[in-house]
Amino acid sequence: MLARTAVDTRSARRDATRAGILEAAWDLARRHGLAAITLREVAGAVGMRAPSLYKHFASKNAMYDAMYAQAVEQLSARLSRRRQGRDPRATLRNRVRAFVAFCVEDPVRYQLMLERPVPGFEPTPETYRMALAALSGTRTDLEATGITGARALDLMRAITTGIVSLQVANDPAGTRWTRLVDEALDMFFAHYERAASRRVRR
Amino acid sequence: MLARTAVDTRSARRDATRAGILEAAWDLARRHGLAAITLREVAGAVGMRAPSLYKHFASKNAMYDAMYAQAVEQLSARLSRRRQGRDPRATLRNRVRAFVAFCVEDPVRYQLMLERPVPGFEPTPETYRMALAALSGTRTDLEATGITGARALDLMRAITTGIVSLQVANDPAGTRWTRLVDEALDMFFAHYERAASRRVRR
DNA sequence: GTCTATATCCAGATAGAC
DNA sequence: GTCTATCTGGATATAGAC
Repeated sequence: MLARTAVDTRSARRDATRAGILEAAWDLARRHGLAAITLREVAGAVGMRAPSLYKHFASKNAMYDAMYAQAVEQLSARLSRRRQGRDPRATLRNRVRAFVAFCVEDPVRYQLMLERPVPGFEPTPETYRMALAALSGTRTDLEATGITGARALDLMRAITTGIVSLQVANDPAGTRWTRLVDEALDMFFAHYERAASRRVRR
Repeated sequence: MLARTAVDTRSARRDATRAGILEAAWDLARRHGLAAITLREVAGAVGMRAPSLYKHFASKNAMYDAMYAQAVEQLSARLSRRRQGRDPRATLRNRVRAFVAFCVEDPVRYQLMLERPVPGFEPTPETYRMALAALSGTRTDLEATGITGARALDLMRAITTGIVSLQVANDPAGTRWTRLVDEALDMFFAHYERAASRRVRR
């Protein structure tokens, strides 16, 4: 029992160190850009030297991959916590709002997860699969509104992506584009209502 | 007269060298990414050594700025050549189609102009002003359709940007998102028709 | 598991001969 | 206006002492 406790303590310490390193990496990435962080800086920020990081991450890219996994996990948690609305449209609205808010509140995290901001880095297949799984619920929520088909999903993704990327790029501290989310969804729903009523009339 | 001709020839040669350097830089950027090009590679591609480039560009960033200026000039030329349609909506449609096609046909050029793909590089204020001017015609074309206001323009930009960025990132050789342009514009126009008819009814 | 020292590599930029 | 040689700096990563 005593031995078991000692082991747990050691491994908890290790995990804490690892978490501290990642936190420092995120902090530097937010200040200087994802591609600009160096192992020296990251190590310095947690009171270590660069070579010591190799006891915690096999390489710099392994560190990026761990950051990527954190981002995916946070997104996944956020989206699964999204409120059910009083009808399927409201539920979808909540999901889109949650996604947009998540992206905008930490642009660097958004970039790491959904753009390719670090030359030479790609997430490992497992972490990438986690990301796809986190996003797959959107299709379900969309289909629950009665809107089906790949085109509709692609169009909705385009609207969402456009809002997020313009917001992050041109007005990171404001709401110039994010405040358009509800209007954009109204527009989107109305478009498919018209399509449906055209089909009925025929 | 003879002296004048000699000078012209020399300066034409210089311009040709400069153009060749930029062409090589674009080529390498398309193959390895904008941020990954090095002066040694660029020089090698035109049969020179790296230091010689400094006779043509004051720095690496100056070279990026020249590339940026070329991209803006090409976009400007393309958009000013866009067809007038039979009505303002058709004209706007043509502009959006032209813009999307321009972005997709050379993703690297699009990235340099509208994203921030090179850490540490920003266009000089003059070149950036050129870019804004090239894009300003969109507002005019939109207002000609009777749709006014900053929100409408922002929403249209979001749709366009979303289509382009998803297309470039996820299906660079295909048309998965670009083929949605017309449907997206139908949706957009219908949205503002409804808004207008609501106003009339009141 | 942290350190110092170092290997290895490659970048942008400059000096000065021709 | 091109070259060779070099400066200066910084990166990831490894070796081995403690």
